[in-house]
Amino acid sequence: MTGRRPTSADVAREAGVSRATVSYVLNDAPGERIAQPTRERVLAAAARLGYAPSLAGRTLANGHSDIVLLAMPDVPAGELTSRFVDAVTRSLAAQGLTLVVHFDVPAAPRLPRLAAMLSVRAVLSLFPLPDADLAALRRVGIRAVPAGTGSDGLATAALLRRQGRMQVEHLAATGHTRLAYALPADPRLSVFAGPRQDGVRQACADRELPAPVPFTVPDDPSAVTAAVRALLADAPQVTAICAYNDEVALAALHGLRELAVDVPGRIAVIGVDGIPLAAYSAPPLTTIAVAPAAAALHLARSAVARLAGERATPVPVEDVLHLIPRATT
Amino acid sequence: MTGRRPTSADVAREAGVSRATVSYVLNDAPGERIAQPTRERVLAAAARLGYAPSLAGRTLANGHSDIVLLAMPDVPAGELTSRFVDAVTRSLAAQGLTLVVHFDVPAAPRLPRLAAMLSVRAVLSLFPLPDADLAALRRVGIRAVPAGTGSDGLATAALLRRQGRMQVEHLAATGHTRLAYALPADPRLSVFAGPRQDGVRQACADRELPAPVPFTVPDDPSAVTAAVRALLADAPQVTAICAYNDEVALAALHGLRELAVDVPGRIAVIGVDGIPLAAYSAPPLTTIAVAPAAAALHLARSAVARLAGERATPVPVEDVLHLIPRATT
DNA sequence: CGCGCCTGGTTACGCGCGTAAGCATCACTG
DNA sequence: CAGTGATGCTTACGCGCGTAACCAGGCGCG
Repeated sequence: MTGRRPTSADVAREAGVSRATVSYVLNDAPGERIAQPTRERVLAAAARLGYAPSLAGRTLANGHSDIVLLAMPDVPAGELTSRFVDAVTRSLAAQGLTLVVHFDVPAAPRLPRLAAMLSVRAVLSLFPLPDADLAALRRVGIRAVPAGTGSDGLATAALLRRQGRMQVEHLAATGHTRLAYALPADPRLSVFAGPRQDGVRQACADRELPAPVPFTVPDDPSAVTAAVRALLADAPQVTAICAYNDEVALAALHGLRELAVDVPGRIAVIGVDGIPLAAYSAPPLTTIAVAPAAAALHLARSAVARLAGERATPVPVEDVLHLIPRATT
Repeated sequence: MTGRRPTSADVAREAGVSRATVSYVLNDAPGERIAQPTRERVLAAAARLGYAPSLAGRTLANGHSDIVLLAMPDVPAGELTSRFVDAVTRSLAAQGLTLVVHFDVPAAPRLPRLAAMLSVRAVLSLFPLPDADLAALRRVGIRAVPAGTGSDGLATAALLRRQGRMQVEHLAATGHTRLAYALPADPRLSVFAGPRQDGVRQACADRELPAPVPFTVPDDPSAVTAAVRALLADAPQVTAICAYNDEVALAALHGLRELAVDVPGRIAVIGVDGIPLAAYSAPPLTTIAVAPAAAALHLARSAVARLAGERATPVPVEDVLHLIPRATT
């Protein structure tokens, strides 16, 4: 009994109508011309057979699928990334769109090729796309929605810079003037780390504070303490550490604890992201929390608006970012 | 100049051959019957036009896509989950298969329907599927590869129980006899927490130790300390906590720290998962690390083997699980 | 020389679907 | 009662692709 899956033709036969009628009924055709009794016969037949339309057939006929491609830079997926992707997926699903994430890893097919293969409806990206990719997409008639650029979008780089600024604002308000900036070891994270560090630098410059001292936090736990010790020796005037994100902050915090450095008495620490575990460190970590659902909702709205040819409304920063003061500052 | 995307017909015209020839060349047809010069003309034309085959067309012609659906229970995505999914995706991609994850959230379309719409090649699942779903999939001729069941697969429940057993093994070896089991607050996690807790119970029973005392760790940081205090008051004989996973363990550890309880002197703590941040707690957390890449590789191999009609070889537990002793035990 | 056989292609069809265009039927009007 | 719309459905086509079936030509062989 391992039959094939039912097609709309099966439904048509079952309901005693033509295939076209089935299609009109199931798609709620705008110029509704099907009588109510017929409608019900078709719907009943479809339910009885467990009919589910083939997306392949529909895509071929329509010329495009309902897939939206999210272009992600090649970054190791962290807590926040997955929460964000999850939220975008849900927001788009509410519009009948399916999100597929494309990680720009060297081995993967290039973005325009994948977009063509999937007959995607649109391509979303957090950062401006390379001109070559944009041109390739335009050439095949695919809309690119660069959420990371322009004034109406959730300008990603600006948001990242804002996070850095907020870190400095909080530290400056509590009297710190000599800062260090803790960078992650993985070079692929520089797409995010760069703008955040820029925000910190700019905020320092605005306040006429000396530029923050950069230092890298190694991935290897046993090397972290040595890196922190080196920082304290090289830049003894530093009283606070801005970390790239909470994970880097927690690693640095561990190094400080190993060295029995008083936190926040001797050195204050602040992170970004607001991951759940930041509440459980010793001492609990002060951080700039990101509301991924709010950011994702906006990205999704922006995408839908652009697909409809409208302009999206800017997202208020307060909805997405806020300070969680805890015990490390 | 926003033309349509090139089709194989465009390539055929460009190369001066028929569309069938293009198809044979680009798919490396098994009964190779195309001359080398022609091959090269076709390949050159395809490259020149930037041709990418439409997956919709291919799916329709083949009768199925290259998509494999991974059925996930409705769990909040944690660190390990995303690492695992990532690893499965890569392993399957190496076989030319595309992984799509289906989260069984109440709002989503049901699994068999989605599988039909995508014309999937197979459905993977970490746990045995409901009989109704299995029947529905079989009826439409879709193979289900239940990696979570059977003796040749990566029997998920057995693996989870094994993790619990390993926690007890380590604690018993260091002299602990009265254990508590720390459960997550989110009820959806019970699909994972149940088997792990069972493993702990069984291991205790095997050693004729008293049954572990269960207690729930709240999601709200401010409520954690009270929960831990209640545990210590209600079950003062307990000397060690097995936690559902590292996040729960770190939360419990935070509660113990707040109460100034000596760890591991008065209470030992052990987690599961081996997330990076477990190395940075105070004190650093002992845990049963899971190698998601190894598990994923096996799951992917198992899936591919079953698609080819073979049986998969069992995965050695040592490849997937190992103890990381740190300072909390 | 006629036959079969390999080589290197081509032509023809169908996969499941959306939809434009066609075609009965019937109510209503001048 | 012929003419005119609406109403309710069907027929016909094409989307891009894989592939079975077919066919032209060259070559060895009895």
